[in-house]
Amino acid sequence: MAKAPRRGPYICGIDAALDVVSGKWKGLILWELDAHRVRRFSELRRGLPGVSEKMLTQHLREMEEDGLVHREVHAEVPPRVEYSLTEHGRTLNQALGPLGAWGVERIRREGSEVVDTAKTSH
Amino acid sequence: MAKAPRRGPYICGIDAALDVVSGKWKGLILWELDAHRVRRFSELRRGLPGVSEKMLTQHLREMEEDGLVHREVHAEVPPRVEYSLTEHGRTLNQALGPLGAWGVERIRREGSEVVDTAKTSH
DNA sequence: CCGCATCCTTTAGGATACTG
DNA sequence: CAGTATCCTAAAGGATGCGG
Repeated sequence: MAKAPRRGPYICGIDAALDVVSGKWKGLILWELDAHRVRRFSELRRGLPGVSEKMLTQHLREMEEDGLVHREVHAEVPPRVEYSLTEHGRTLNQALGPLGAWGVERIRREGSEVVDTAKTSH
Repeated sequence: MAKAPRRGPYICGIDAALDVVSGKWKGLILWELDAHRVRRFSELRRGLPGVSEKMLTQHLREMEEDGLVHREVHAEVPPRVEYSLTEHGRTLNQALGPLGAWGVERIRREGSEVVDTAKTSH
């Protein structure tokens, strides 16, 4: 399988941080894992309406490689795989707090549509 | 000219904020304009080593449309165009602070290469 | 000086089918 | 259940040339 396009040399911290979070569902994955502490693959899938299996797997693999997510495989039948945040994943999520608040303000300002109104805190 | 792929309905604040910042040079543009208050097109170009004219123009137009950047054209010969941050642009930059700090830590952790070592504060 | 237009390559993301 | 593998489209980004 082709490797992730690889994280290049960075111009600044924002650059390095954005590289790790950009990806259509990564912010949500971070949020889901932060809220529930531990989540299985299928639970994450249900929590991210519209995500494809391929993208979910791909994002999780990249986030694991970036040291944000811990992946634990339980050798059972049927298989059970649990995902959780590492310490770096948690601190990243904290660092995203102000940005999320700014985004909420932006949505409010221009009355953009929001898909999932159940998640009001971010 | 084709319009920007348009900012869709958002899932959360992070989503809405990332939509506005993702773009290879937008973080840097924000930083440059915040540091210098006002910058001409050619000055920005020099401040972003490697950017193409096309991308710089495109990013600036999108950021203008997103209400982050103010564009002021002076009717002179040769022409002079000055860019600066709007209030929203400044608050966004503030919200990016913690993320930038996290990114700096990440770079330090894994000893990634950094292109421009002159800009140490972000 | 500050662009816009055009063409091209690369990457992200989605659809679908199959497997241990 | 938790994935792979393959194919495909679309969006981002880059190179180059022209113009007020």
